[in-house]
Amino acid sequence: MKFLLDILSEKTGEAFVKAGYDAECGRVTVSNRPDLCEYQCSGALAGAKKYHKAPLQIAGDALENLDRDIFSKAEVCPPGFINLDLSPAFLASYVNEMTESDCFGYEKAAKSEKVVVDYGGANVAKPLHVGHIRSAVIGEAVKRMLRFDGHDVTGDVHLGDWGLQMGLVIVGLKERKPDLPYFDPDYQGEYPSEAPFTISELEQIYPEASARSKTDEDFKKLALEATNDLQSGRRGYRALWNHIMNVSVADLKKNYGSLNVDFDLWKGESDVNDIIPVMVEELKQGGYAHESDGALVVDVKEDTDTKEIPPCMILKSDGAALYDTTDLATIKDRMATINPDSIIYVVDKRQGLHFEQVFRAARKAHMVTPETKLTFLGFGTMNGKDGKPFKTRDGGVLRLETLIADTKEEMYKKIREGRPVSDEEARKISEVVAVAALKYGDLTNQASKDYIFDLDKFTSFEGNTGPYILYTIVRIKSIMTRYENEGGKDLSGVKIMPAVNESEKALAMELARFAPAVKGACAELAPHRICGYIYDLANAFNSFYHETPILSEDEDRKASLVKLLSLTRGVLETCIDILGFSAPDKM
RNA sequence: GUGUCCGUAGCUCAGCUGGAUAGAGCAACGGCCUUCUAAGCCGUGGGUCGGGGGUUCGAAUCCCUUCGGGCACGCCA
Repeated sequence: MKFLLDILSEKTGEAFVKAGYDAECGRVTVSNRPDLCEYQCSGALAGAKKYHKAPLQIAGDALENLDRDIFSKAEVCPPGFINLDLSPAFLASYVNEMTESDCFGYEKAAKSEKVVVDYGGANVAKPLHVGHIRSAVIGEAVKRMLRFDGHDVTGDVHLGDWGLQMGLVIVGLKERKPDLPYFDPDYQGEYPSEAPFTISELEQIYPEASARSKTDEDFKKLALEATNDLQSGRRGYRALWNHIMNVSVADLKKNYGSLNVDFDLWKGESDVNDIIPVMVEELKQGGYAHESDGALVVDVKEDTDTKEIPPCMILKSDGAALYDTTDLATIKDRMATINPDSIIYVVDKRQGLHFEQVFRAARKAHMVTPETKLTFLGFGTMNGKDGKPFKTRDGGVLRLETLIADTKEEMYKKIREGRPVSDEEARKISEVVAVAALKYGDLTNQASKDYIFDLDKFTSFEGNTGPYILYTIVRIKSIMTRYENEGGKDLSGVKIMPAVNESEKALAMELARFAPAVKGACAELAPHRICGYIYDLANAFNSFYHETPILSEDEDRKASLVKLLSLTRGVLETCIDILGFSAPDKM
């Protein structure tokens, strides 16, 4: 389906053309003066200079030529606006078409692209903390948005599973359980299939070992050695690494799962270990990489730069790889295995320069095609009420698991206070609502900006919050259930009738904004635009709801209104699904 | 120092491919439940859009400048 605004713009554009002006003058937007009109066209003002005529005159000329069949009002307003109201019948036909179309009339992208979304950024053997929430939540929304737009999207968690942290865990474990066969270089037998540790042990071992490595040089040396042994294939360490991966990934899946976040690929840095030597050789052979201060680097400066861009470092002076290397090798790997048209990195915005370097190096070395899009979608920090990065009361790093649990607890409390529900039901509802509260609270902010996390605000049922959106959906569900229980007629053949009052019309107008809102969000990779849209839609519904006793209307109108509700519900549920959360049946 | 992002109501944020009187929410105050979930709706008060210049018929929006803040700037990731 065409966007409603495009249909209107075409109509007015034709009028401008008939009057001898450019069709572009006919562009219609939603009115910013709802007291005056529903839609406006300010093209006559823009055209005044070009045509050396008074805007009022131009607008008048256009108006004389306007086909008014879809407008209930069209008038010129000084200094040269054309104010438009839509005919309720036309608007009704538009929303009816939405109900009959796939995806409510949303047209998928003309060309379906292969897209990789790199998000999550979890490290193996380390628990997820608040710093991981934005990547997970925004990345998941971006993935779903682009899928909805018709693209072939792969979400990759890109684990940090190959660095010094792994050596630290190995050495740490050896201290605790030195007799395990993994540490015996002469051991020839099969290793146990059970991991010799639990996730909680793992989560103790890593921070202990990490802290110790900072003060104990010998210990750090052992860890570096272990890392090296692991990477060069020592049998026992590889077996141990597999255990660490299995235990850790299972736990990560659980935690991401509780946020309704899931990945198609659980690849990581380790997966490119083997192609790094090849890549380094190619970079040298191709003349892209050269030595600088003992390190191997690729220059990525460009003449147009207004700032100094340091080179992309491929190998440290001790010969070891670093994060430029693995990210570059990952691009190579993705081109070989997936061959995407586009790779989107949902990463902390502080890594912007790093990715700029990597992207430039990849292009320079022809590791991607000139058409391959490499996009850095940097997000800001989640701060506490003091405006500083979110910390626990005693200044520590807050685990994501704890944050989620706290949010559920707060949600549970509010649900118990608000309604007489059983303990069990309140628990169940709070699970669902808490995820929405957390995710909507994050997504409603522009990704690139820092935002302040306020548990009380996010879990509130009032204002622009997840719970408010869910409450709106639940209200609609409740009416629809009642309609069915009262023997309301089947909706499949029912048409939405033209709106009879302002709030009903306003709701239909908001529904018509669905496609452009989602399309705009996709184009800008901006989930917050979908949040903004559903908040407007929820408001429009609640106003309408307030003044329309839906189930008390006569049979035909009742059916028509319930059909309108059904569309509203469908659009809201589709949008929250794109954002990555869902609504309960009751709350 | 260089680069980059940000500065909009008491607070948290929209709006930024230029359009009419700059919008929400929270907080404050005042209304509305014998009828579909009042976790709602309606209303009131609250702004030199950091400051200054410029472009334009028109600037929160574009350009320049200045102040304030965040962040990043070669061997951690």
